[in-house]
Amino acid sequence: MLLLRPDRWLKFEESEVEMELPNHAKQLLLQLNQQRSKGFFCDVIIVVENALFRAHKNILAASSMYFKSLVLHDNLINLDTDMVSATIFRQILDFIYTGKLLGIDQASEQNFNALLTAASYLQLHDLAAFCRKKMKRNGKTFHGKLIGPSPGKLGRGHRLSSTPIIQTRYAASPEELKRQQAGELHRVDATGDDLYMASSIKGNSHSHSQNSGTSKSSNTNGTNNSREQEQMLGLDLSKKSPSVPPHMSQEDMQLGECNQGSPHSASVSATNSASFEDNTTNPHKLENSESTDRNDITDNQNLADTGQSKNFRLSSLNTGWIKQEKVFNRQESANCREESASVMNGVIMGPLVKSLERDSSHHFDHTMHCKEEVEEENGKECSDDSGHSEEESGHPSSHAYRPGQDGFETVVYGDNLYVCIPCGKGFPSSEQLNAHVETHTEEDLYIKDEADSLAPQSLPYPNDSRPYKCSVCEKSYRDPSTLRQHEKTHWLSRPFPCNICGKMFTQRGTMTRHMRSHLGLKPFACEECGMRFTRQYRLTEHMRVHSGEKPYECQVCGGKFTQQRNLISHMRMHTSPT
DNA sequence: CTGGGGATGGGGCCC
DNA sequence: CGGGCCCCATCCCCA
Repeated sequence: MLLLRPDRWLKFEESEVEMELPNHAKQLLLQLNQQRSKGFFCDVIIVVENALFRAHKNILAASSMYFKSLVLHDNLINLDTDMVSATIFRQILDFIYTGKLLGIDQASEQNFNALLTAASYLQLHDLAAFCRKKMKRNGKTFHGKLIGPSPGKLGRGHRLSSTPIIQTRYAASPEELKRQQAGELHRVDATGDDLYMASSIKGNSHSHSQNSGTSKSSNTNGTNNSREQEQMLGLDLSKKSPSVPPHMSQEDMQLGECNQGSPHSASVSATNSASFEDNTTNPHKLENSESTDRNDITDNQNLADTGQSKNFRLSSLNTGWIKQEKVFNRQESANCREESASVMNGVIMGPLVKSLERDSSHHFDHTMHCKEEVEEENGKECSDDSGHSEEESGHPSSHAYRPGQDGFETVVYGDNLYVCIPCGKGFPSSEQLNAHVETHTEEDLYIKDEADSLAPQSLPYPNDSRPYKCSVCEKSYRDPSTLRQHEKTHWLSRPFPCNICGKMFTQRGTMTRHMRSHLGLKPFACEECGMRFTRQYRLTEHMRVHSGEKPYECQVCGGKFTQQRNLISHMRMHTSPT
């Protein structure tokens, strides 16, 4: 619905009479709030505790300088849960969009305390003032934290890049953790529940979820919806754009960071004040133009929606695992312990594959494609929930583990399907295995630390530039921590799971990077074309497209390339007979 | 249709 | 923990 129809504009111009639509601001806000509730045009996700809220950057930026600085580059914002809870933030977001405080317990001192804390933190000065006033009127005192965003929280991001750092504080409940460890996370929720976002809280449907359709990655399309998704993002996924954008100076950024107590900009003030004063209810509903919106949303889903899609589906985890198995099958160079890791992974993840196959194959062609390939390669189908992973990895016995030539012994699982790779112990449940693995890891790390502390004296080759040699393979390293990092790739399975898709990683950094791709976080922007990348290095590579620089030259034919990897791929053409 | 090159995405790994 | 680089894979374009 158009709030201002063209014919009305015409009338205004013809008559040259100044007119003001009395309900214009209210209607606009109503429309925006309705769009928010449906997820339309939402371009930012705010993570608070275990809840995700979708919103519009413009609205947030107009509401507070703090939000303005946060949404500048990032599509995913994590708020400090010390300062604001999910419940409070829901009220605050409603307030921002409606100018009304809904569902607030007027008599609750705690509620106002929390609201005031959050409002101060988020630099919603009008709301903070209102809370203070209300508390004063009730004769209450403030017991919360009356500070803005702590410099420590913002400092790093600002210092390095002028982009606010994103705080992530995911604390899964013990039950959730238990379930996560037990692998229940990976079950596909066929009910289609959406993420716990503001809109879904309000009972609106997101069933019209749109995938970007442009991404090659199934990860970014795939989204799950199980409740367990609420506890994803256990890390700070934020990244920094390489430079301050032209429209935002360092001073601007500093302002966003430092003006906690200072008067904010006119626009912010106006928005807050206007909406706050205009708090009369408007019972009538706006006409719903869903069909239009649905069309629009396809074109208007922006970066946030490509990766931070409405429904995070877990199914891509299957892709990851299957892919890993596939890689394993293909790569002869994979060493024995990597193989064992695959076996273990397969055991744990096994039931999931079936579940996914049953529940969500239509969502993920790529997933199933990979699975089919694996099954084809293995020449047999999974027969049960426990044994197929061994089959996938080529082991003949469903419960036997036969790693290979590097000293590992055969382990018979028996009823203990969940096997610790480092020590070979079997456990009847994933919880027990996980509990064991954690202890095991710590123990081993402790031993390693001790060994490291002794290492310099006991090194056989003290003058070697890479004195720290891997006990499993021939690799050596300059420092013990790198060796330890490397050795983990041998004896540990992948301890860092992606909480979105379940894929496991050897290094936390890799997992964090991976999660960025899920969420569409591309902090590195090309100033020439605006294209964004998940990694700085990619941007550097990309910039050569604009500069025309081709630093990589083929020594055979003299061909020049912008990227080293393309030179390498080119060299294969020279070396391979095909 | 095919092969080569350009460009990009993702994971592993070392520093 | 981030940066950087390597590798593999893929898509797209073009000759």
